[in-house]
Amino acid sequence: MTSPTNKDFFQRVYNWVSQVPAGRVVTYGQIAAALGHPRGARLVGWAMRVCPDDVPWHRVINARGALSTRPLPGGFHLQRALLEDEGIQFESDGRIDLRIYRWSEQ
DNA sequence: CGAATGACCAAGC
DNA sequence: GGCTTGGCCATTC
Repeated sequence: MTSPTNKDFFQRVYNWVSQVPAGRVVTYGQIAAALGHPRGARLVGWAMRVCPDDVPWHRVINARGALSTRPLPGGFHLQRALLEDEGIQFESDGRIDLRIYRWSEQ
């Protein structure tokens, strides 16, 4: 497409998130920066909001290591369950230690 | 086209 | 240490 501002960015986000291995998490800003949008963390939020079922959206968290699943009712609990099932341990604050679980591309 | 919105982030109070 | 403000960029009305 001659228009780069198409859903191609969304598709790229899904592809990028899909390559995240289990037991690892990534932040919105990290994804945006990896795709060429260092300030487009919100765009990733949009992409996640319309994310297809084949995308491990539960591995996407905010820069504070906490879950941001706001629109999904009970999604918070679901995401935490999925992450714990992958071997990720939550802190007392309900947050994740990004120092350990934050995954970087290659 | 302009204004409002959003699963964000960083800085300020 | 928790709440508020501004900025960022694409989508939607």
